[in-house]
Amino acid sequence: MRYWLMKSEPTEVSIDDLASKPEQTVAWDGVRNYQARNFMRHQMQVGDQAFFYHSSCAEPGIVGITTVSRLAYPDVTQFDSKSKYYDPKATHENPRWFNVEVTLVKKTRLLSLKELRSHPELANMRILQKGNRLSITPVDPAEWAFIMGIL
DNA sequence: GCCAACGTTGGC
DNA sequence: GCCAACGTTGGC
Repeated sequence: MRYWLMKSEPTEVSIDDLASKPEQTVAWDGVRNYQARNFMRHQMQVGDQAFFYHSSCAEPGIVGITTVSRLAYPDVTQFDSKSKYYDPKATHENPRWFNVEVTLVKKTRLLSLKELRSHPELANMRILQKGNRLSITPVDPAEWAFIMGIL
């Protein structure tokens, strides 16, 4: 089992949006970065756990825990010409983009980016590296355990 | 709104 | 296959 951190802009899907969805489950669609896609497509397994992270907002940070509840399958938004995630180069025979589904495990307190940065144990987290932009990153088991300990 | 970092695109 | 231009991310 692996651990992950998945960013979402709360104006798109917030932790409360997830909590209010049927089955508290959301398709992680709209990812248009190959590295992030490959994590979902090739590495994520049902049962993996992920921190839910609010980005591009007033208080960026971890706000919840989710679990992967469905393996990657072709992202339907790539075929929808009305979607902002539409990709004219994608076909049903050759889909470009994939997504998993995640289910809420629990909301947590806000563990802010500032607080994450304050812990030397977390200094190597991808999310804290300068210039990091990846919306899905693996989390080291030791880092996961440390964060669980302070949540 | 600014801007650094980084990914993608497309001409050559 | 190089690389300049451009677009996006995301914290501040």
